[in-house]
Amino acid sequence: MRYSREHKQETHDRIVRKASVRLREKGAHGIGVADLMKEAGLTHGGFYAHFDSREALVVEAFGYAMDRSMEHWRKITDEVSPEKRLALVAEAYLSTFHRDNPGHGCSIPALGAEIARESPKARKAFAGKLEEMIELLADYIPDVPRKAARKQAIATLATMAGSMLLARIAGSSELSDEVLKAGKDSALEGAKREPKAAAAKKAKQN
Amino acid sequence: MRYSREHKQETHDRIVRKASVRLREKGAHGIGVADLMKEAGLTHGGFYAHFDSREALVVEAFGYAMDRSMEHWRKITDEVSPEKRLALVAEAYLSTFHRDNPGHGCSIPALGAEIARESPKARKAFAGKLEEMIELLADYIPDVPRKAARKQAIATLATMAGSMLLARIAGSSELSDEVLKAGKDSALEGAKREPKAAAAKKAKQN
DNA sequence: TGTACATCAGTGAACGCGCGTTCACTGATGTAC
DNA sequence: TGTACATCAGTGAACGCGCGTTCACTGATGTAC
Repeated sequence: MRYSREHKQETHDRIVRKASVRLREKGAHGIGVADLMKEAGLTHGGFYAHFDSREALVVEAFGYAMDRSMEHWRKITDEVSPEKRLALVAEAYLSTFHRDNPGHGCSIPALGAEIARESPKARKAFAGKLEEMIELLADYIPDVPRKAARKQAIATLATMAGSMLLARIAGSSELSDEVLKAGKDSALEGAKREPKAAAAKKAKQN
Repeated sequence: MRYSREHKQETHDRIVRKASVRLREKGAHGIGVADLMKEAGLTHGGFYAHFDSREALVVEAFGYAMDRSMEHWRKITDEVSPEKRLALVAEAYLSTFHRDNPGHGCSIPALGAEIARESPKARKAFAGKLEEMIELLADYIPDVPRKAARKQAIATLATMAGSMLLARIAGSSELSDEVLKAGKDSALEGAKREPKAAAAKKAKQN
């Protein structure tokens, strides 16, 4: 059964899309090739017509998930004023919805540790997506020199990813809610603090 | 070969100790029972004289590793003034040494995500250790109401764990160093900020 | 336009392999007499 | 103190199982004439 020109690409994308959800839910090693193919409505034998190896799919699925996160952030911040964007992302990130739906959430708390242990080639691909994400968050910190914006973006991302990790370890308990709240407030305070510090510095220079 | 009374406990502890290192290095599913026993100088057959299942060892090894982290923190903060303790822990945590030696470092960035996906029973054991760690860090935030101290402790732990996660994804690159620095400064600023805010609040009330 | 052939995405059986777990056995040492 | 027996931590072969990967095959559709 030979298919039309776009068919293979569509199938390929569907596998990546479904895999990116299940991998975030179950971990980078928590689900097998056969089950991933079943998710896409296929049998396991066809897998290698689309990917060189299981790891190649994991890399692609991770990249896809990171792209979806960034797209989501762009979408929710699209129509708000620049100085409110970072706070809005932090609010959305540190929600119970995100905690309880890792399959559709950020890959960093879900897959970061396993990813850091993959092959150097794979890890570099991951690091590239991380860099993109930092740059995007830095764009949400206006009126600050780029280097300081990057620094604040990194700190915010670290606080968000770390809080989500802790919240998921805590389950859906009182502690978990406490963690989300603490992380949110910390990220928001950090976001507020940086511009002020820069402004103070500027005032001093003039 | 029957052994003396303490021998079994010693062997048990040695397995846990060695496993806690290798599991942090390779991930909760990254090394098998046979290899873990070999680390302890034994063959795999004897494993079930010590543990009900592989998962039981993972739980014990995680708890052991968390205890070692806390012991380490107590040790390095033992002789410094209370208000410097949190900063000292953050400095040690966000070092390149810690980044490059996950086997002897904090379990949260190394195993947190996999742990959050284990059985509810196991996850609760992990959450208990997390709670202990938060309490310990809160002890390092003096002159602040307990609730605020806990909040700051959680935020600091989240920033530390998140930064370590990002730094390891980034490998040992320029980005990785930038992440460690940003995380360190953010954790230290957070530690400084909270007492001031509390002081301002107090002043207002009086 | 109609026909013969080539293509290749997808199927499902099979592969070797490593895993967690079980089990019959060993033999040094503790215990009972 | 010496002897016979019981214990049980540790051994290593074996178990069933699921994994990633390979492969011969299928058959609908694109392409060449």
